[in-house]
Amino acid sequence: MEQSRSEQAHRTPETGTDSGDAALAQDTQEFLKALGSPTRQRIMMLFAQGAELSVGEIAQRVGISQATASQQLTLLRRGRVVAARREGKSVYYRADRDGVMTALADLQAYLTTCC
Amino acid sequence: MEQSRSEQAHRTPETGTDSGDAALAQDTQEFLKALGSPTRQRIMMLFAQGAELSVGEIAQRVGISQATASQQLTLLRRGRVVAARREGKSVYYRADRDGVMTALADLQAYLTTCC
DNA sequence: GCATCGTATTGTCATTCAACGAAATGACGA
DNA sequence: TCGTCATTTCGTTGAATGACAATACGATGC
Repeated sequence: MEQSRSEQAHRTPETGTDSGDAALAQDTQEFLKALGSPTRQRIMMLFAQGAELSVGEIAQRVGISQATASQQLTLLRRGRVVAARREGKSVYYRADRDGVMTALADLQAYLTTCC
Repeated sequence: MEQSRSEQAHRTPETGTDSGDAALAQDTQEFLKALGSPTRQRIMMLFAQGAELSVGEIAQRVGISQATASQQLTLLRRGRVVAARREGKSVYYRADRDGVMTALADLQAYLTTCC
């Protein structure tokens, strides 16, 4: 499930090699995209108070196919909004508090810059 | 330019008539969508330190057509990320500090709920 | 009124995205 | 090893999005 992929590109600071334009970090862009979809927002609401759910459970509760759920969860993972843990055959997803808080801080920094 | 439209639907609380699912407010969804686009992010960067620009200037600096700029600015306005002011024939856009800060607070509240 | 300039809207096209079913991968137990 | 179950990946389809040119709107000046 290439967890390493999201780990590898861990942190790109706002102030890159760019010509001082201070573009939004790639990670934060993914974060915005991740949350910018009604379906994914509905998924997120399942994770209230630290709940952990398998892909199948998520698919069922949200009312989408397992395949679609898996895809959307991949996007949420890319946005560092959820984290995954494998236990036996199942993969359990949960909210990634740290990732969310980091992304939120990045976003705030960006908005403070441009506003 | 239907400024009234964005004024009308002003504030939808997280806790709507929904069955306790606490969905993300419509306004905050628009906010996320507004910022979730590279082009619109590039536009936003033009408004650093309170700069005010006309549609034509924005189009030129970002390198898009005037029509596209107008469209994207409409989306940014919907997300309450920018505000517009008419002066003569020109419409000057600027960052909407208050709108941004409100949206950010809403987002944070949502994320605190679901995470 | 009429022409002009800047902006907004409309129509169209290409690209992207969300969703599905079907097939491939991975993990576990017999 | 083989079969089964959960997840992921693949291929496709319809809807949404981003871009443009062309046109319409609105304000100003003659």
